[in-house]
Amino acid sequence: MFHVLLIEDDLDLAETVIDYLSLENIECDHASNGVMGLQLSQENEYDVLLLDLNLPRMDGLTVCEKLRKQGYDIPILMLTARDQISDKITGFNTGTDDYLVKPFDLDELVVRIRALARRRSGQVQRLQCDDLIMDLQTKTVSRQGQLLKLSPTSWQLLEVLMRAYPEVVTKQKLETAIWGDMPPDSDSLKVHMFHLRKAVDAPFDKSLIHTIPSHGFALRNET
Amino acid sequence: MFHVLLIEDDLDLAETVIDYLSLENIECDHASNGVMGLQLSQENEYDVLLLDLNLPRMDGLTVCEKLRKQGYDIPILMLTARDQISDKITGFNTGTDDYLVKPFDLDELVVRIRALARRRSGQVQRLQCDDLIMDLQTKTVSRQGQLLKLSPTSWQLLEVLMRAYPEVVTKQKLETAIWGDMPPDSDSLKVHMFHLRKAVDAPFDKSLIHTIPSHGFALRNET
DNA sequence: GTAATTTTTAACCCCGTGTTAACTGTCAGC
DNA sequence: GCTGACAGTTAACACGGGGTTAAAAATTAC
Repeated sequence: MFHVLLIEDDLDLAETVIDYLSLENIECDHASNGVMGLQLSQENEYDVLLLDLNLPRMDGLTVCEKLRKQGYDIPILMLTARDQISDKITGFNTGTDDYLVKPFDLDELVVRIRALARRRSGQVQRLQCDDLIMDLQTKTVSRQGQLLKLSPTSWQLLEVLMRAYPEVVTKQKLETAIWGDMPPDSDSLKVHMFHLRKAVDAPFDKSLIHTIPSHGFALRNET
Repeated sequence: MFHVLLIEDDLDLAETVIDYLSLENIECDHASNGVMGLQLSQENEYDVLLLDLNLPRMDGLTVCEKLRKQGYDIPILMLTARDQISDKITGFNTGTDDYLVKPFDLDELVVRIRALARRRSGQVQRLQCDDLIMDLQTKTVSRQGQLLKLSPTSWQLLEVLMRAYPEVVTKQKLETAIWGDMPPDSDSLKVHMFHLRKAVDAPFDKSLIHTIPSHGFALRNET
């Protein structure tokens, strides 16, 4: 019924949790480090994220922060050790929705998962770059408060660009983002970029979409 | 900044909480019994309700239940004594959103209040979008006070849309909501959407149901 | 069992969108 | 200045998603 992701490096604990949750009819994927966890949570649609604080390769708070910055609003349940109470507060500011102190009661875990799964995270799912705002929940894009009309592909392109902001996105990445592993014969990407620019940049003074020759494209607010 | 209501008969505890919350810039009204608490919470717009379980005149669970039945979806934080763990589960089923075991840490209380205030409760009995109102108790939908006649499937569709409001719902989600994992051969979803529109939008000036191309459908009151 | 309602299927149309390809412009290097 | 690579621009066309309609099938009500 529910589908959650547990990011936890203590394998014993992880197995216990997974077994118990399966009894409660909750499917539970597992990642044992922060980087893997981040990747999995981006690729799949989970109802809730169970996130350990101390993790190899990338700690829990960073995972949380990255996800929020990229516009994901999965409810996140933090698992903290008892001596990290001060971290709790930080967690809530970073975008965590709830927490449990280890060692926790498994029944309690289930109750909290159910409660979180019922509602969206309180974190607004919005990507922003200067005066350009993309609301992923209502699927609306606006610049200077004014709604923009985007075709589906233009939307996809912009979403990738905004998630990556302020980094450069290669043309390859954009192509695979739209067409997967079957890109069209001719490079229609540039046509789409043109349409996107006409919608996003043309009506305004400043251009946000910049081409980085022989690398790709990037959103920038300066220059 | 925040405005909460504490319903608690232990006056010492109440005062401690109120004082502490004021330091955290949280305004806290107080009622010392269930009946008063219910009345206050109906009259004012609180961000969160802090609700003791054992109360004179009307116990906490009943207060919670009554509120939900009347369509109030204030987030409710239950305060339970340690020996009432079993009540926790009941609480979540009755419409509670979170709980704390007495004696609780005041910092923890603040954190949870902030977390709850960010989101609506998942327990609404009445869904509303502009002048469109769905009463889950009496199973009736009305717009501009006038009853609408919906077929079972149309009802299901509308319910999903209203629960998600103002977010976009993908066609996939709508399909699984109706047919589970066995969607019909042809896409009869659009026919149902057509019927739903005829019932909900056609008789009125403004359209509430909008299609977001290649994403899905959404309820909107603007434009 | 029949009538009424609801759901499914199928066929149709239309407009928005994506694709393609040809053209223009710009810059680098010879 | 010529040429070739690359990015931007434009228009023609085909496709398909979504809206609409009607009729068959299934379900429910009487």
